[in-house]
Amino acid sequence: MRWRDLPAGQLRPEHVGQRLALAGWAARRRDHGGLVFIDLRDSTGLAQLVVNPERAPEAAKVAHEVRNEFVLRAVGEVAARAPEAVNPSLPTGEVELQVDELEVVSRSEPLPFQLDEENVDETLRIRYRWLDLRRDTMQRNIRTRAQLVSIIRSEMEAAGFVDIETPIMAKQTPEGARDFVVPTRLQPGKFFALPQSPQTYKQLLVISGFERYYQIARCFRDEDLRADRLQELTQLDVELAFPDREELFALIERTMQRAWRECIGAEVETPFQRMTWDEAQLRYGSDKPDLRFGLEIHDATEVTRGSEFGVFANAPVVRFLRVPQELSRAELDRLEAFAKEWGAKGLAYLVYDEEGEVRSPIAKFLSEQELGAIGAEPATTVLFGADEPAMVARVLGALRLHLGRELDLIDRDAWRFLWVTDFPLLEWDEDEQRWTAVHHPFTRPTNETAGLIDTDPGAARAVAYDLVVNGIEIAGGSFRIHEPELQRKVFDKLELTPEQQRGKFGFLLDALAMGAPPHGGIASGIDRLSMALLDEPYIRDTVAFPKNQAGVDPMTGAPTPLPEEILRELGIDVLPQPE
RNA sequence: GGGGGCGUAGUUCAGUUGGUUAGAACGCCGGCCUGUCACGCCGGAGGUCGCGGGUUCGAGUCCCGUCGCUCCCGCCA
Repeated sequence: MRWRDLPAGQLRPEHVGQRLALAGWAARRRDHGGLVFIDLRDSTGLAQLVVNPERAPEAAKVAHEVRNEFVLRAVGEVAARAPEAVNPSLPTGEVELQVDELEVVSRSEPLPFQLDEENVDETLRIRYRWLDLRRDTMQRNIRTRAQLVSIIRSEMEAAGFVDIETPIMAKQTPEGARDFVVPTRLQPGKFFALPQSPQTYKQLLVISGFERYYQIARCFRDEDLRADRLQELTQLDVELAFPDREELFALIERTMQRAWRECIGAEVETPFQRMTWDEAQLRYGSDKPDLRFGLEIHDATEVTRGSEFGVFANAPVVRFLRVPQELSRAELDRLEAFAKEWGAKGLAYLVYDEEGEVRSPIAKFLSEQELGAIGAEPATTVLFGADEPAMVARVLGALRLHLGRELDLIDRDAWRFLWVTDFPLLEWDEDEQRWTAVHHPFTRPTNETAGLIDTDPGAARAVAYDLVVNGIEIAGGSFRIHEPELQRKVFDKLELTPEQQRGKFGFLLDALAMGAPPHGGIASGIDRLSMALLDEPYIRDTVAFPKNQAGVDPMTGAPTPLPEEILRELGIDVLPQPE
């Protein structure tokens, strides 16, 4: 007899009258009136076994020992249920297996948590991940993720992209996130770094003549985790020679459209909406706006220029949100505290009641002209940000998202894709007192603004773009610099000395100097893309074996200390750890 | 590095202004039940209330410290 004649969940009415074997996990056992009913589960569904002692006394004896999560194999005849016994709302359907032989293939201890329990402590779930993964939602997540990757591969290959692997043991990244490092016995005292992305390798591959490269690559960043952030992530990595932005966007749009259709049955329209980074900052206070609700930011800088309210008169910009509700004093206090957490000095407001009467500590300072320009309607609240543009965008952007959720303004059924384009090339780092790359140091400035790198670095724009869906960044990329001189100029601006440039990126500068075609690409985090696709709030639930928020694996206990002799062989001395 | 929340049975949770022997549901163990499917009924086992200290006649409850988990800020080119 074969191990499995039919998966448990595949039992169908057309099997009635057949004698066959089912295999799966016992999901539930119920004893009733001398009969034993067992729900047998596999990844495709549930089947019901009925064991009758009169028909199969040996099987009945076995059945009485069965508990949840035993692995069973049952042989018997498939019978239709009596019509009056069929309840269409029940999971086990219209047919059942009348068991003749029952075999316990594998026994189960009582489980540390129940599979149908919601909100189980995540440490427990990860520690016993093999159980957690049996749950329907996790099966769905992991299987949908696999389907997503399969669609991505098929679209990439249809478009002529070649899958090429790049090293996991690589060179330390000079900028960006902290690296995970790997020591090596053959070179004591020296370390590889795990790649934060295959960025330089993919550029080299295109320069090598693989004009269309892609990879589903593992990337590593030794930074703090979040609900939507992993240290070890998987990304679709794409690069091509002589890139055409329209073609690249269309490729990604096609792939997303297919993924949404085939994975979750959602139709999304292409081409996706586009918006420049500047516009996104101005209207939504974010570089990844959630367009499922309005609540846009408006500007009042000009009209408040000569305001009697000093905060407005002196602020570099004044912008505001029009909240479609008359907020209470207590709510406003909470919002002010929220705004301060995000860096605001305060939160000026105007509250208009049902009659349109204004209630506000600052209203008396504002002229008719100012109030008119703000243009509030009855039963609304206007919240102001007055500060440097970046701070105003940050605070009002955060408030917008916060209020969108609190006031339930978000259209939960919508999928709002958006390309954000024309990112700044450089930004000023206050802590380090120098310019840093917004995307990465190889990003190409736009032809129109390349000249500004010297004169007004903050105004230079990059040929860089992000794809956002419902406020989640799911892809990002850029065109790269293919001229050694321009690359050196950007490195100079980032205050890398010529020696550092040679030491860190000599190979790239050399490659650029030996006939590099124009090139560019995009990368998309598969984990976060899965999260968006599945509407799953926790990125760890899109990964089979994740680590917890402290970067620890509760299942294996990793990371662990190394024995002294191994450290010695590697030439590593570990500092005493604080208790 | 900083802030918020949580920590009570195997699991999910309740536990009042500090007051007898800390409860429920599910799970687990035993028994009953002739068609059950969140089965039902009867019985049972199961607790260092995260840990340490303090206040008090008395602490799951109040205070201090600490550990763990989680969410957020910083950080994440």
